[in-house]
Amino acid sequence: MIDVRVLRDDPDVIRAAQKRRGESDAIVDSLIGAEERRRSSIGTYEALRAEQKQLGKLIPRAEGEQKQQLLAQTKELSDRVKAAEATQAAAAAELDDLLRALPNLASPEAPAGGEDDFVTLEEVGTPRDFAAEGFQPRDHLELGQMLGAFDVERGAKVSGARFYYLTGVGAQLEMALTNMAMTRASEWGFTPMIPPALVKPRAMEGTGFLGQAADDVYYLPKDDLYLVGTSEVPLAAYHSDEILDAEQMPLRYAAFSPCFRREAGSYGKDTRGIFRVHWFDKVEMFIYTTLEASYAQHEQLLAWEKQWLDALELPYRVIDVAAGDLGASAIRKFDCEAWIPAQGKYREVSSASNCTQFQARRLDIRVRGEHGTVPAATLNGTLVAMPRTIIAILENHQLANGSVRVPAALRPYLQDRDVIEPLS
RNA sequence: GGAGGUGUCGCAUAGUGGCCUAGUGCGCCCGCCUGCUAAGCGGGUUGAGGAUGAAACCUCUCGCGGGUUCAAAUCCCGCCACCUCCGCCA
Repeated sequence: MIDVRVLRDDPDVIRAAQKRRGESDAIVDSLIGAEERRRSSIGTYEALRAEQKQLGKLIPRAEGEQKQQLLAQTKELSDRVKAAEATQAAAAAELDDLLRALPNLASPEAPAGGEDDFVTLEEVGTPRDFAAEGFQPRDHLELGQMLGAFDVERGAKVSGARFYYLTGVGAQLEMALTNMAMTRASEWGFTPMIPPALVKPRAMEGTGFLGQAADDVYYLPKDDLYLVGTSEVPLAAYHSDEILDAEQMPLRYAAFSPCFRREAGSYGKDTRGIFRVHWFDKVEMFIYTTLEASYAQHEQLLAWEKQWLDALELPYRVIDVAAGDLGASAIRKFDCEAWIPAQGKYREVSSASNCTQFQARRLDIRVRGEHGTVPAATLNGTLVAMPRTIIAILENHQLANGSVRVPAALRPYLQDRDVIEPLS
């Protein structure tokens, strides 16, 4: 949710941001109209209500005929107050609905356009030349089967397409990555968290996932609860309805949680292996700070993500995601894409978003500082999403015989093994 | 799942239809007093919105949402959270 004052003071900023996203700016005029109706209806209601309160004070002191007259007068006024209040509430709700439908204002620095209009900021590391090494790289599914790292057939048997079991060394890899990520994160000043993966509508709506992304979200109607697609949701809602102390900023949390995604509309896309799945585990970083500090925190978040991929010795590139592909909450987003040898391309493994005050306004999270109490800024970034990271490790560090070299930084978390071997 | 209880300002409490414009104590902030500290004295101390050049000012906020009434912290209904007990359960 954006600041209503921008509507009055500088609506062209909103129009420009909508255009960068490739979306219609017609909503801006609706917003302006709704905002005016809200203000005028508040004025009407409050004037009537003040009159009602004044008269009400006279009643207990009045006697006889005068009292009867006052009662008749206030009774009539009471109906008008009720009507004015209803009008005012409806106008406020209309404005709120429109405001919540509007995505965050895409940063002028975010490239304009859609999914393909990203800008590559840098490429780190060099993809291996398997031809020069004299063998054809296997893809992650083949490697996973040789190593006994996961089982997609039985995943489909038990839960359906896009489900899997992590098995043997695959399960161990997830635990190792989790422990390594949590260790790193706490060294960086993040509080480790294990949050609930089922949340109320407020949390899901407040983080901006019930807009265009709603089709991708699992919902349990019997309990009116949502399965989170990322622990960004319970972490953002963690401090909802709270006023935080500016001195304590930034607050940093790193959460391990399962993530559930319906993947609606992705039929036939990435169907092989465990690249695109309905459930996976992830360690997510989340930061509460002030708007002013958020830009630097965003860079810092990206720096940590890069440090993580460096530690895993994976080649990757960083892209500046285009405005149309930001999602509702972010003004700017950097994705890290690891090189996937069998696909011959870079694929997203992590993402860092600055949501500025968008989520905090919806969830009513404020920061009290020297210059008053203002909405907090929130940022989120992936530290490690399990299946894709496991894919990247297996494919990039594979050896000719199907073994996989364990990157040095991960070895302490994997029984000091330097290589994982095929089953037989 | 069943039965009962509780929910008021940062904390603790008072308040059972109209002088509640929510009192008091503690904590916190400012000032006075004071070798220093404490005590004492005086003042301030929820949040949101509207109005204004800025104020004064006005409205809302007693877990949340409805209702009754001229008038609701107070009465009624629904929901939520917490506590106690029973059942079930990892």
